[in-house]
Amino acid sequence: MNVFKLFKERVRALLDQAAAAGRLPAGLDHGRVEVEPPRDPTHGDLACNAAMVLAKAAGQAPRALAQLLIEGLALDPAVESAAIAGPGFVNLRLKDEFWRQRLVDILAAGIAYGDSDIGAGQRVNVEYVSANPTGPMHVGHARGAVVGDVLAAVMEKAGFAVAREFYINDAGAQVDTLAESAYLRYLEARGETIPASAFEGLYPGDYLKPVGAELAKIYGDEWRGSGRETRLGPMREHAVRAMMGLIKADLERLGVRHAVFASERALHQAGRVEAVVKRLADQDLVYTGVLDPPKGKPPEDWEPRPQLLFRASKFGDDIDRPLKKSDGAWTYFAADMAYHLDKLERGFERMVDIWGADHAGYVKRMKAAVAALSGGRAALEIRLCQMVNLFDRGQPVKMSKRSGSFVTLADLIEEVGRDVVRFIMLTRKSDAQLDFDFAKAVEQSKDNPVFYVQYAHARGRSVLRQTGFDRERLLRAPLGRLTSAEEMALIRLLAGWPRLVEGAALAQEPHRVAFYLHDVAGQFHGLWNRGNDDPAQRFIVAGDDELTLARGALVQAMVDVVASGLAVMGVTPVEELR
RNA sequence: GCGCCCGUAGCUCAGUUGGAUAGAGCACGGACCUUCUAAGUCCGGGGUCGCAGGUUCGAAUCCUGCCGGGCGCGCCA
Repeated sequence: MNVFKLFKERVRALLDQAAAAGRLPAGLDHGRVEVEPPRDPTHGDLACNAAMVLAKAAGQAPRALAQLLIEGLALDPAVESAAIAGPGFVNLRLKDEFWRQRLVDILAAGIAYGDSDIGAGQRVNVEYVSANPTGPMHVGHARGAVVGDVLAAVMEKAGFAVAREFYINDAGAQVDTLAESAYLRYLEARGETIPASAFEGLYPGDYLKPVGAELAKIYGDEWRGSGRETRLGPMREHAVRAMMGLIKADLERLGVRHAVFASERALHQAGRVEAVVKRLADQDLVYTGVLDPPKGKPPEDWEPRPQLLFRASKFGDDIDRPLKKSDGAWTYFAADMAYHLDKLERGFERMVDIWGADHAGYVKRMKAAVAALSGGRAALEIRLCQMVNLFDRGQPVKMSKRSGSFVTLADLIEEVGRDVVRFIMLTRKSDAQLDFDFAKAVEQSKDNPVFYVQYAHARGRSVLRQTGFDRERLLRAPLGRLTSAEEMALIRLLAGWPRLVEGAALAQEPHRVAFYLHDVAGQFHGLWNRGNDDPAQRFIVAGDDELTLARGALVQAMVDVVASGLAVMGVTPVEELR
């Protein structure tokens, strides 16, 4: 149960009653009415802005309207007190008993606590990772993978029907370069000596050596001395399949699973790119024209050239965008339009793409394309992930793609573990740069958020193991024994989990889950520390089984909420710390 | 030159889609402590939310213009 939503409904019901009784004009728009936790907890548990938002339309002073509301709210059995404050806030304090009952909700639901139906089963397509199949995944890919995966999970928890997709960029010049690189490794496997200089402009990484060996095993000398055009197809096919194998293994290591892997090449082969361009042409959204040169940049090799363009500027983009390259091949953009049309045709009217920040320049044109292709019905959201900067004990880790010395995702997971990688990737909002320090990420200290949250879970589990309470018994705990301000604060925080899930899903901000769990852990550790000073405040109180049982219920609820949040993040909750 | 993102305490960052007196951790200053699971704990100082206008009951949040940083800018994906 989302407590805040519950009271928003109650406020709306009161407004409707008042309207029916003639005390308010009929048909007031309740759209901006909100019930939120007040920033300052001394103001109460809930704050409602209805009186201020509706004052003008209702033709009444905010405080008069607020008075009307608190008269009704005061009759609510869950309400301890209702008061007008400031410019017309309605502040509610709920009875402790009401809050304690939320522990029963949590214990009954367990890890499913926080599940919501706010998504109403709406189908959402989340496309993420979508790395070029030219090598193993590196650290930069990991952030998009985790952000996409956890966004998908939190939206599922909020009641959306989520499809997780990976778009394979297996067409274009880069996979041709891959094919030629694999060919050299093939020659090498047949005994030829290939100088390092031969890899100029190609992919020099060792990871293609097994592909060369495999090709040699299958084909023997068949392709030696062949022309580029004849060998390109088979080389490419093998190399791409092998690279997708590497990428899928990396995703598996990271615990990321996509339901659909969509191939760009398959779209080309099925004529889907021509089809999408024709569809736009039929709407008079395609023409042949000449773009202005980019301003401010010395246009050395720039020459005016007529090309096939999409009228992106009609849909909010700055300029129209090319669909064909000078060699007559379709641009990446044209194929990506075909892909997004494919998603639309599969019934997705809500789509999210997770991209690296270096693709920011493509956001407007892709949104323009979706607007054009869907007639404005479908929504495409694009979340950009900023760079990850690697550090080791505060020193930057140098990465160079050219020398092949970049840190792979597999290396990173080997070093710190999957759970740490996933958690740390969510310790910043995705559009801010993230510093990832190897050493700090595995440190057992308060400064390490992964440890801090896991430690709260482990401490909670330790208490529960010692007491041996099972869930049935905890559900019948005498919760009235929970009375301290700190215990009540933890309960309120835990009861905020459903609201957090909904907010993170709607705002598409998975990092909020990590920050929330950090707050819960902090509140719990604070409670624990009080027990260090005062044995009467420990969770296990010798000689008072009822109190121990009640506190056990609180601990179990904390454990459930943390486990629920970690499940969304794809991080394993630990029973104990080594 | 244009577009996008960012600018919040000395540092690293949150800020619940516009709420009340802007928060946390680190660092700093002071006091305490030796453990039900092992990160020590508690208290304190610290701010023109880049700058200037605007919108309204109310702005860190929305709009406009500047300043500063990052990324991108036809024939890469």
